[in-house]
Amino acid sequence: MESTKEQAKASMKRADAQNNRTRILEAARSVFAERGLDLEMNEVATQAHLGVGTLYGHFANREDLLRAVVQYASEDVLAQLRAAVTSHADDPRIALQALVFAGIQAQRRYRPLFAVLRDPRLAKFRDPSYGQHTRVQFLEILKDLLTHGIQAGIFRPDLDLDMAAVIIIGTFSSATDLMGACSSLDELSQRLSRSLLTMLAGNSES
Amino acid sequence: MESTKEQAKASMKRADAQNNRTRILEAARSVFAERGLDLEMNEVATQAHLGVGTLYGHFANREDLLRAVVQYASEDVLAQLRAAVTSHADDPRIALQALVFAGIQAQRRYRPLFAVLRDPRLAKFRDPSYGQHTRVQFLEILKDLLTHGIQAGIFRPDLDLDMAAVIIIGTFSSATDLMGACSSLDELSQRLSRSLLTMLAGNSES
Amino acid sequence: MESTKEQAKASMKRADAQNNRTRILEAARSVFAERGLDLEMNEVATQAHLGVGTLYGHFANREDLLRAVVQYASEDVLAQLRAAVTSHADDPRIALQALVFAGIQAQRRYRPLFAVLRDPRLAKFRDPSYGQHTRVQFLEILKDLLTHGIQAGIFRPDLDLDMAAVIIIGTFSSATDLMGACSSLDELSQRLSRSLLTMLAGNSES
Amino acid sequence: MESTKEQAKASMKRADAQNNRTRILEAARSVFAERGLDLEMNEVATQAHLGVGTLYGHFANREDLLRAVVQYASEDVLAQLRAAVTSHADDPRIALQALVFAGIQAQRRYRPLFAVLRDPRLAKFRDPSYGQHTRVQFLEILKDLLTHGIQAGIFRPDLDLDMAAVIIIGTFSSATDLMGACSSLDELSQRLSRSLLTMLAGNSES
DNA sequence: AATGAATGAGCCTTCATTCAT
DNA sequence: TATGAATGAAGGCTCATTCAT
Repeated sequence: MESTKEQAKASMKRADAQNNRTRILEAARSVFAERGLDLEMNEVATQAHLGVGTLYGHFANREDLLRAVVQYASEDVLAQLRAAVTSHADDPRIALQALVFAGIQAQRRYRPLFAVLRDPRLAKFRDPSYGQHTRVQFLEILKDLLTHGIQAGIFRPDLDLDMAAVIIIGTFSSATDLMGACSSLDELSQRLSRSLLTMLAGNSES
Repeated sequence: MESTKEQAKASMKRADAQNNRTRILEAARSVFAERGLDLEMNEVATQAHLGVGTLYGHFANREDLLRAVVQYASEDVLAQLRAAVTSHADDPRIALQALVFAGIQAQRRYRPLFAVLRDPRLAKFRDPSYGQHTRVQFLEILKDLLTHGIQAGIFRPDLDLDMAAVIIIGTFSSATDLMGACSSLDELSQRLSRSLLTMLAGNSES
Repeated sequence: MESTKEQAKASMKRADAQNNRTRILEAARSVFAERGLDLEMNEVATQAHLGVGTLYGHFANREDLLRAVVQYASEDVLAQLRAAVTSHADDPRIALQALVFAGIQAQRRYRPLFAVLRDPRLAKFRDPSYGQHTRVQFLEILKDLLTHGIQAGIFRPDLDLDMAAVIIIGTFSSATDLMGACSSLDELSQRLSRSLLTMLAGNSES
Repeated sequence: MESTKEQAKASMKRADAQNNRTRILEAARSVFAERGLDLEMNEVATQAHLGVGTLYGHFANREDLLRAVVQYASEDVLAQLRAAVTSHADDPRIALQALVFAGIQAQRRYRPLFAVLRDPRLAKFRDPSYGQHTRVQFLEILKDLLTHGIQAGIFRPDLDLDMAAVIIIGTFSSATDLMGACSSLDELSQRLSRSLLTMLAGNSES
């Protein structure tokens, strides 16, 4: 009996702790979204409705938390991009549209995150292998889509897969940065995916 | 005579001051390149071989200096891109190659600057109109090139100019970020411009 | 139980915080006494045996702390003057003596404070209404004493209460400034109150 | 001829220098009047329409300038008080009125100066003997007036001269501080001198 | 594990002073 | 002697981190 109670308590604590960890990450993401690398521990603590000290129970220091947030967000973005592609696996054209939409959406949601992925100060926050790993995963998603499209005879077969992937991904940021103010998310991703499709299809009379 | 002397004195002083201003901006750019928005006034002063106080004689405060560096760099990049295009004005294909090369080069030189152009903390550093203005100028360079290429029958005529420009510009960052580690500047810009040309030309057998 | 414990904890913390606040004010008063408006936060922190940061937990900034010290001291002086008067409420002559003594003593204890009450830099440190309020309170103490003395037939009835009060109060500073070096506190306040009594009594043969 | 020219030039320079010294002191007094001990060298230089460097040709450092301003102002005040008394030497009553008026006027003109005469930070600015000397001179003016008044049978003969002088002088500050907001200079000095006369005269029916 | 007041290193900024012209 | 740009020591304030509860 006693042990059961304690077990329950312990598991509750663990659950609480897990819960708190998530709360911290969510709060951190939210703060990060508007302050970027200027994220302050106190602000995160406040948004998480926790004491500052608690943060240090879950993350050794500010750098660790930032690392975690970056990873947290990267994985979320990767998941969303994958979901966009796989939910229309049958038609590469629609899959591309969905991907572009998801990409621009992610860009808006996590703008400072992407801004920061290149920030020199972040170098110290990420072990390079992780950064590399994430980049590869981004490329893989695109390259898979392109391969399918080529096999389906929809995309031109002479594409340099890596470069094409790079071109598409780069589009997410630049579209947001350069046109973000002019168009709605929908309109922008429409125009963009149409242009990309045209260019990837190759033949002008297609 | 008197006035001439004073004029000379004054102009020397002005020259000195101008010189110092430039030294500060150069130092600031250098520091900015490795610290981004974390740029420290003391570090800039040291690199410029000047006292901190001198910085404050030329820029009211840290924010002002950052603003100036961002503008300084933006203008430099714009100038380099324009130079790349205009120096091969006769052949849009070569002009595009030169542009891509210049773009990626600028990306490397100013990486943190571009990273930071999206940083939410930068909002307060730039009056939005200036940011908008810069963006438009970037687009104009690209759209001019594309227009010429279309008129020359080299690029497909059904391009959405804005989107094509966005796509090309986005490429500079993403190529650097995603492939920067793998290839040399030359190789990378070669592959990239070839892919872009293929996609912009449209017809696979062209 | 739980709540009791927490209550205790909370109240202890509150007590600690209150305690620190008082320590800071005491230290600040001490520093203020020798540096006046040049008070340095680090010096206050050191004297209070606290870190600088702690000061900023209790006072938003240097100005706030100065404001608080000025108020703290004003209230202390007012309290001492009131105590001097009320502890001899039956005999206005002795009350006046006590008041003069307390006034000169306060002047010595807080000399820079009074010096500084007129400092133009203080303008920004005090909301003017508070300054006015304090002044009125000083006058009230004196006017009460004078009124009683007149009713008791000890002071001449033709006094302009406001002016008499002004005269007496002005005495505290000028006595300290002009004679402070020559006489002891006791001697000085003796001579001064005797002179004041003579002049307030009016009739030379009293 | 040559030498005459040079002599003229030299004397012009000397005159200029003298002139500049005065300009600096005037500017310093003006700045001092609104900034008190926070007086900034640059501000004084600007008001004097001179370069900062020039200030250092006339005063070794900030302290020296402050000392000079304090002395400059003290002497001005002493001169005005003396003038007030001597211009009505025949009637001590009117002389007192004039003195009170001059005193309050000086108080307004130099408020921060008087505030600062007690400032602990000023201790280091004045060799104590000079301060003492100034104080004695203030007292002398008053004591002379009182002596004459007593001899003329206008003031009560049982006055403690020092204390009476202290009382009158103290009045200048306190009247300005406590009543300054309520009354005009004229009205205030009227009420005040009437009260002082009454009290100094001693006999209520006088 | 959670808390949040306390801590102090570190950064921005000011301003008296110097010195080359 | 006049100038004012350059200098850097000094001080206000922030914020990551600790630790007693």
